[in-house]
Amino acid sequence: MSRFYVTTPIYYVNDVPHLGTSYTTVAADALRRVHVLRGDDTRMLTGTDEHGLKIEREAQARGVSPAAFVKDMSDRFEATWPKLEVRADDFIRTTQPRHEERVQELWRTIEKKGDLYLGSYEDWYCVGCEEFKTEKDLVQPGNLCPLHQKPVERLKEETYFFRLEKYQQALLDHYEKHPEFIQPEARRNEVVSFVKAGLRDLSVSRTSFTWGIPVPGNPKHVMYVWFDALTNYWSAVQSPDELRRYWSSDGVVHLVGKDIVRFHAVYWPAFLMSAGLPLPKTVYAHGFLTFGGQKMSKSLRNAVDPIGIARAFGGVCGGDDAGADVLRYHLLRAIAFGQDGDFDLAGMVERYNADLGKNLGNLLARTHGLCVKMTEGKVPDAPFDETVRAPIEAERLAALEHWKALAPHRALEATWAIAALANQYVDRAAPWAEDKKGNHERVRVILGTLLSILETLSRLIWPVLPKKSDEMRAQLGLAPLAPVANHDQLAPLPAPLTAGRPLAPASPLFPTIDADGAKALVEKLTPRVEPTPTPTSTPTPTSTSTSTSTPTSTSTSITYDQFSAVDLRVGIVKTCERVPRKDKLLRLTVDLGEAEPRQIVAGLALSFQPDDLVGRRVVVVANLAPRDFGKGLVSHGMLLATGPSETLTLATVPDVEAGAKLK
RNA sequence: GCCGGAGUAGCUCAGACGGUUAGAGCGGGCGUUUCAUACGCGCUAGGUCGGGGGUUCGAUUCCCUCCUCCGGCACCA
Repeated sequence: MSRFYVTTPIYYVNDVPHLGTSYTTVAADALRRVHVLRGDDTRMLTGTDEHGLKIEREAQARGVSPAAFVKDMSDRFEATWPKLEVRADDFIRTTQPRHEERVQELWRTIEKKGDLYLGSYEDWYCVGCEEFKTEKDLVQPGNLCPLHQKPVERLKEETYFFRLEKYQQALLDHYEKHPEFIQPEARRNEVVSFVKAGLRDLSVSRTSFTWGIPVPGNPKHVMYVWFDALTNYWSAVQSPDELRRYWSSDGVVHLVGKDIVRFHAVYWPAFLMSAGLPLPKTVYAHGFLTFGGQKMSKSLRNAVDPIGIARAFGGVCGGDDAGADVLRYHLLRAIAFGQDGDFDLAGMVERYNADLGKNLGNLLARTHGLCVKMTEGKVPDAPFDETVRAPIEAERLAALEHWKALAPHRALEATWAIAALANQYVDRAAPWAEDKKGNHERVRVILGTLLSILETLSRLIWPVLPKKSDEMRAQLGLAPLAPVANHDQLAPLPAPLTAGRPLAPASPLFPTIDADGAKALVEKLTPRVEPTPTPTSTPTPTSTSTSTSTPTSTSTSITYDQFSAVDLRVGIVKTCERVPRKDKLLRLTVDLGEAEPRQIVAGLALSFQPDDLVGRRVVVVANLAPRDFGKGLVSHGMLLATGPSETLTLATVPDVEAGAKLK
């Protein structure tokens, strides 16, 4: 028996469960089910990440305590997953004592090892990211965080550092020795080159807020969110017995989104190495979803409700549970795990009709009907037809291999190949014709064989479509599957069937959705999202709560004198061209009413074609110190603009002559 | 710009250590059976395997180069 411990990321409670998090969680659950059905010692963990400055402020903005706020949000996650037929073995919250104690234990262990030291850190800090940004990360003008498009704050604080640099070589060695540690390969390459480029020690504590786990022996500090959060995978494994069973490096699989690979594949293993603990076997990064071809913006994420989708499909095929099955199937079948993919509603209906309804559902229905007519609605007493064994076994084994390789889409493809083989078999064997000829023994063989294949299919689909598996088995006169330790229930054909056992009355597993129904369904589920204005002007709960000045920051007000020292002038762009080898940069010459136009280099190239800018009026910071971009390319000033670098809007003042001063 | 990944039938993708007519699923078209949820089965897609060059008896598969897309890094006074 092998062991298998699969985790999802713990989800940050600032967000709600959406299609993306559902995808990860459903995938984890499907993997869990495969292993548990094979009799493996299996465990799945999900949970919520609840600390950090952002949460502290969010709670404050809503006038509730952080604890109450996170409880409420965490409950929403915990309540969502069962509705998608996810049966995690454990749900961890980073505010639970069991977690806090173990994180502190890990901290002490690493400290004892000498890998933590006290230093100080001053830099720009983005509340949204919970992260210091170096100057070069910021979007100008305005010192904006590139992700959140909000001004960062200047923070200086005492902080503990983790000696990450020390583990650079050990990490590289580990990647080398264990190619399966980071998957897919493209992500692995990225991480390797990131680490090769050099690691710096990592700041792992904060003094600027209190909503976090206190550092042992120095309660002025709370732990940096990633030290806290990553440790959940280990802290959830509580007893010595569980630790021995699940934290054993050969069975631990972390499923993560591709955006957080680095934390899981660099920081986390370094912490574990320092603490002398086993490393996980695999960090698997899946891709991102688009929805109907659209990028999942925050508003779209909120508007697309996975439970709503499940419910809508449940409406046509037998309840919310069944709808969850359909959603699970589509997520895992339509999107190549590890690659970005598109979630398309019309495609989902198509797949539902084709794969689920026609290939599988109809196979069950026709077999069932034949049995009612020809074997008195009972499982016939007849041997398995050996002629079909080999191709089906090949697909069954392929499916198992693909599950093992973390490729659910391929596993399902192979599973459905079995249904296709069975459909071919009925057609060729034509039991209805044999029946007419009076070959009743042959009919019994054919139908017994089909029932056996269907029984096997009911097992193979269980990890993804648990409710439909139950329903299918009920129609076959079988009990729902229940995992048994050390007992492989995805075993070879023929499936064990009791001759003479009656089948239950049947109704279509997946009633066909006709064109009108499909249209209505798609219409109903397509979210009405306001056409996204410029991202900076979409106020979210977070941005409203954090955009104002804050007591902990050392920023933002300046004196009038300081302001008047800034020489803002209107300029007219005379020439504009791309800067070779710099994707974001444009080189412009701007008329400021001076003798000669000025040369200004600006990061506008993602938003503007050079020609678009010629002749435009712009606002220029005229007395900024010149900046050298190398090779004699010097910028004498800066253009004012707003927005993310892909969709900048230039500040302008209409109908004013070049050189006019702004105040 | 650097480093990865990818560009193959309408769509989603397989595949090829170089070699008979380049594959699957879905959709489309044609045919056919009647047990079944008008379902299944069979046939069908005339695709320059992104462009160009090279190596070779022979390349879509190897090498070079260019283009496009996606990521990571850099650049953003």
